[in-house]
Amino acid sequence: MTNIRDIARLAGVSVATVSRALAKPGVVRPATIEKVKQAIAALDYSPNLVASSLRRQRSDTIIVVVPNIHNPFYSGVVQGIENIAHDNGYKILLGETQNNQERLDRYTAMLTSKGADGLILLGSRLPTIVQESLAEDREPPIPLVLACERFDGLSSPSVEIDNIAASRLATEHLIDLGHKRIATISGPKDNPLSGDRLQGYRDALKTAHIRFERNLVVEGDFSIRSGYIAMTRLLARDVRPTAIFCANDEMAIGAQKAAREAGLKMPGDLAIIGFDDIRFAEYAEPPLTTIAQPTVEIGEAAMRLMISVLDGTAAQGERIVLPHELVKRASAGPLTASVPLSTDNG
Amino acid sequence: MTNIRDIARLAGVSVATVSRALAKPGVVRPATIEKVKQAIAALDYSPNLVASSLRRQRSDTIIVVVPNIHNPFYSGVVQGIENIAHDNGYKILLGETQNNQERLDRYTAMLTSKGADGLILLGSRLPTIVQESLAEDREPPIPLVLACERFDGLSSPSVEIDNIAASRLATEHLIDLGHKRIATISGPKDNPLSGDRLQGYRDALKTAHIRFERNLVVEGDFSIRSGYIAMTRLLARDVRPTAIFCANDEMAIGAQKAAREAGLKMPGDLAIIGFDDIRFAEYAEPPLTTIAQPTVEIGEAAMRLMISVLDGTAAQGERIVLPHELVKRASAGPLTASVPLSTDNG
DNA sequence: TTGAAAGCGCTAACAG
DNA sequence: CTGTTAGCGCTTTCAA
Repeated sequence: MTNIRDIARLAGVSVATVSRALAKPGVVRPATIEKVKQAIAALDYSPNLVASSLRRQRSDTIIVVVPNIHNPFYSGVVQGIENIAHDNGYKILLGETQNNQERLDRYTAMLTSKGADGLILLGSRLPTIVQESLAEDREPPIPLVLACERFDGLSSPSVEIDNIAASRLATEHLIDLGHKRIATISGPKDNPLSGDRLQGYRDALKTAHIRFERNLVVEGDFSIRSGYIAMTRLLARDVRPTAIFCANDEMAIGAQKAAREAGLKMPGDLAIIGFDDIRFAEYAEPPLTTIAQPTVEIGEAAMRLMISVLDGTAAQGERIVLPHELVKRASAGPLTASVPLSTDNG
Repeated sequence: MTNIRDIARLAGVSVATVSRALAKPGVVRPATIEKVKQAIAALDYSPNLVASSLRRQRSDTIIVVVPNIHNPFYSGVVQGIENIAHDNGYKILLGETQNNQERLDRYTAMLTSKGADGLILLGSRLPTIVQESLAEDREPPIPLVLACERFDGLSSPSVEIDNIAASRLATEHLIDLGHKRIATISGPKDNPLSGDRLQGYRDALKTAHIRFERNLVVEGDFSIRSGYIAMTRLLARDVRPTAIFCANDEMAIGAQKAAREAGLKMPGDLAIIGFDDIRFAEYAEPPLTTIAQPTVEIGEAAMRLMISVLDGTAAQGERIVLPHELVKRASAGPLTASVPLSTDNG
């Protein structure tokens, strides 16, 4: 390992000067910098960032935790985070939790052990350490930013869309198309996001004076498979729904498969609408109408927020809400049923 | 920041004892460990891993680099890597390159700067620093394991499937179903993996005495969209193919959409086969026949390989080949065309 | 503009 | 089984 002393010796300067030449070139004589550069090139030196972190007590590294790296929705958000991080000299490291608390805590531990300066959470549980601080009514002990997620009672800075309004918009779209019997495949009910999306659905029904029916709500877990299963159950109802609002695109894609297998034509017999606008949505059969979130912008805003948290310039509980958009494709259309609605009396 | 000295003081022992109590409990008297534990709990101490890394000259951290975190195929591999890493006291950190050399090099830099001990590359370019060492015929300067990828001339340990054999199997399946006019949507031609998959396709044709036709090969970039575009081009041929082997599932899903839009029935008019068995494959319309790779096992093997590299026990250029499997679903069936093959003369 | 030196928090000899 | 002590490689006063 060639280190800063080797460079200093070869360049004929002190280690302090080498350090300065690298970190604050403005304060070192150009000729000296040149000597240092040559020594670095000659010895193929690269600074030990671990030592630097220890000394400076910061790593310029941010941990980003996502539940599933394969969820197409998170890609854009991570992209946005990286954009801003890179422009500001931060490195970003990704952790995947699989909705597993232990894994989440393992990544969070990198903060308490100083391997990282901050944590950006994308839709996931809260780290145990944050939950505890919450229970004791203290501020989270680590710099934390929430993206696309919210936790009741936690006032960390966050960036998100208005999930209630977006779900209301989606459901209203179905109502506008003439549907009255509208079901929803929701997310897990312990998830605040799911709660918001269900709320938007209920709000839209209420405004349209359509009665909310408990048995038109089927809970999924955001996976394709759970959408398929939920749809199968909905189709077994005495009177099946004519439209479905799914709390994410993956469940919608699973639901579409179940509908196809049941011989239903979409959108004629059944309108389906998703949420997220993942890349597969456009290629679904039929192409999926959905709510698009500005993923890259969400990521960019989250990282900017993190920087201001680290600077100490973030406002307490700052909350950024970005706009959503209804993307109309073929999966949701007016009701023109070719198949009877009722299972038993045809 | 409470540190190891604070603990030592409160527990009434030396810092060395605290360190040992944490790292090698077997060598410390139980009663002493108990005192240390209490002090740690009382002061809410967590060890500074940066200091530990600096002192030990290892971080017990492995960087895993993937081209796109949203590619569903990588999820299982990362999962497998994490399984083994965790069992062996390693942390894993994910980097996404977007096929961008600069980003790849940025993650690789964490190795030269000692932030990580090793690098597992999932299908991507090679870091510049590795390319250089290759050009100068030296060993890569960093512990490196390749998963699901290969680079001509590089003898780093790797784990993969036999892509040539798997592609041959896929193509033979189409031939067995009676197809003679078989096209392929390949990956980018500068990608060795694409080359292997194209080779397997050609091998199968050759064995079956079917002439290879250049214009039945269309190059994609592994994205859904490129599959859609490639299929559109294939359907514009004077005589369209009756079967397509796609070098990955995403392109196959794009191709399916183009086929549906052209009014082709699958599998009657057109058989399609993919590669990877991503989670969406089963939900495609029609469900996609494809080659499944043992993703989790690939990841596990890769991490085991990394551990042996770090131990110095890995054999030079060790290469693990895991079995693949043909998953038959509805998208590939015998030819029973309802639509004329030829565009111009019906 | 540069150098000397202290020390970030931890671990691993070494000695007892 | 435990304590003393010397650094790991770097940055940052402080002084010149």
